Amino acid sequence: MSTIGRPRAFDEEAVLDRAAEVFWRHGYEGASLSALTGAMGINRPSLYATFGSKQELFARAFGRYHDRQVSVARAALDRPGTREAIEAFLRSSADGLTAVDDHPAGCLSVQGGLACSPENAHVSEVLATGRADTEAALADRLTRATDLPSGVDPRALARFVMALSEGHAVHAAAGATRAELHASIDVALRVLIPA
Amino acid sequence: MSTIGRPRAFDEEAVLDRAAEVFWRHGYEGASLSALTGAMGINRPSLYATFGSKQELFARAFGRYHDRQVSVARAALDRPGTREAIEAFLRSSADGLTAVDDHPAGCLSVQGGLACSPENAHVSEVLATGRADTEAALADRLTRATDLPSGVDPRALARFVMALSEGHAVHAAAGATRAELHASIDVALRVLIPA
DNA sequence: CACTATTTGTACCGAGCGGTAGAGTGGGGA
DNA sequence: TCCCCACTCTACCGCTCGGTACAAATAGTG
Repeated sequence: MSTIGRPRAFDEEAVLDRAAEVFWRHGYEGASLSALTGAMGINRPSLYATFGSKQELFARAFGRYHDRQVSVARAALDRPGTREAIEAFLRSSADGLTAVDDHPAGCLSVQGGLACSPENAHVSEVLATGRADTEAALADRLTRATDLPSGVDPRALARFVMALSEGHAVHAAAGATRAELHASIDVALRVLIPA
Repeated sequence: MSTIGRPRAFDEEAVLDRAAEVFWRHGYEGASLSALTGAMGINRPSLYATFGSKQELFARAFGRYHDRQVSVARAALDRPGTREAIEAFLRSSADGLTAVDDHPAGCLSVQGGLACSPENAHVSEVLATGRADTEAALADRLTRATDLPSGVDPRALARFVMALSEGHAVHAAAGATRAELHASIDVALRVLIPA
């Protein structure tokens, strides 16, 4: 693993996070290469030599984003009580949706590109796979639960929780505040699976 | 209102619906003028003479889509019981999210362009305003309700219902079936505002 | 010190974008 | 009948897109 030749002047994972932020803010098709290279602090040939193409860059950047999101979800779902696990999942997700100084509002998995031109359809699929992945983790947790009210289909419950969270992502993209999202969660929890 | 000169060879509202379908399927930025004119069956100069610009075309097409959506929502919200009104709202929305032969899956208000390049930011705003409009109608209905459980904030409940519906739109865009969406609604209703 | 391997920077490519000019077309009005 | 005028159509505009060729720069290796 010796480093022969001129060394790279940037950190690969750091620039991926910068790229993710641009995709997050403008969507895949709205993120131009100029905007990307500008934010990443590198120029096009470096980008292409390292990542191959815009789509591959997106896949890598989204991969990092998604891994972080899944690990947050897993931490929430590790709670012993199912109701508490769902609440933690929803609240930690909502917190991640609020814009802070170092990332935009909303969720890259949703606003990255729900609908794309035909030649970028793969991007929508990557995002959908990521969301399905998170929902599967949730469904897995709920399927193993022993404290669900009888008659509740754990897969349907997972879909419900995931849909609510994705809806919050849509709201957050439009500027909803953290307090507003948590109030919506309050409503859901107040009556959902009463403890 | 005399018609002097060569008459138009297309119906303005009909081609707006065709345009809406393209925006719906590919998003604002993914919908090229070639795809639009192809689907609308007219050519560029006709499009520009009639609608002015791509953004104005989008605004007009979305306006029609949104009016229909609001009228469906209003019909649901006219039910006397609040729980029934919410259920009808969610179920009729879900039905509109399922792809049928004459329109794509999902919701134009969501997949039209949650995130856009800076020069198209107006599109995201138009969509967000449309969604906020629907939520306001819902909140209005709930604020007037006399049969809500005590302590439930009607605005938060409206946001919750709207978020769930938008989450279903995200699921539908990824191919969720009508049955899956309705199962999620079953979960929500089973425990929400018990009658 | 060359020599080699790799990255960087500039400057560019063809293609497709949104948008338009201008000639041709066809139906109402006098 | 013949003009008028809005509409249609082909062909094109400048621009930006995603992507790349090529030379200068910078490190390890002998």
